[in-house]
Amino acid sequence: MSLTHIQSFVAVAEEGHVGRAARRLHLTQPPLSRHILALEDELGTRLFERTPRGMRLLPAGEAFLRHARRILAEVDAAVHTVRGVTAGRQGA
Amino acid sequence: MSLTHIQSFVAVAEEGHVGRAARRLHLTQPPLSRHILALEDELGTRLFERTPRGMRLLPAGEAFLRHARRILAEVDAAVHTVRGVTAGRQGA
DNA sequence: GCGTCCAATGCTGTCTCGGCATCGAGCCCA
DNA sequence: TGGGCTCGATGCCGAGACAGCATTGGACGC
Repeated sequence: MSLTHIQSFVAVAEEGHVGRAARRLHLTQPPLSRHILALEDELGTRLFERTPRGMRLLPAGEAFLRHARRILAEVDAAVHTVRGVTAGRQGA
Repeated sequence: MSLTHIQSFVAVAEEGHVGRAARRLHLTQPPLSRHILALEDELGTRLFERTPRGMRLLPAGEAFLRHARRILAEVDAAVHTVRGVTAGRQGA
């Protein structure tokens, strides 16, 4: 599990297409597809339903999405907090 | 920035020694040291003060530590939630 | 001053990972 | 019903990342 995988997951969840998410992340479709497969493998569950039109979130995927967004937001907050402290303010 | 780096940071912060943290993470000292340096480089600030006895957290490091723990906890929660959903319950 | 303990760094082999090309499945339309 | 289109999945390969070994450099204690 890596932050990259989590970012990929969120992008695919929001776009509903691997290819489109890939473009958004400045990546190509194959690695994106593998990120999702790796995540599903690690979690032991399918997160998406593969349809002929793209990817649709399964319940497990929806649950994971909520956490994924929180993780990415927390990472973002961490960076900003440290930058804030460095700039001279205590922003914890 | 990766979850591995964050885990390394937390371990070093808690142990106060790179070498000891390395043992705890089943790693050797050099990569651990590089994780911290990479993190500091990415954040643009020193997170630790290097003393002859080991590593002591600087204010920026303490601030980052709080976020780091939350990130790791959230990742853990995500895994457990998905496993819970998969097991048949909605545990979001 | 010498030995010890710490983190940092040079180097190398391996393994990961992204991209290209291609495949396989499912749908639409003629 | 068959050809083309649109998906995601997979085989393969080359570049880059990364861990470990060996060593360095600095600070303290005796």
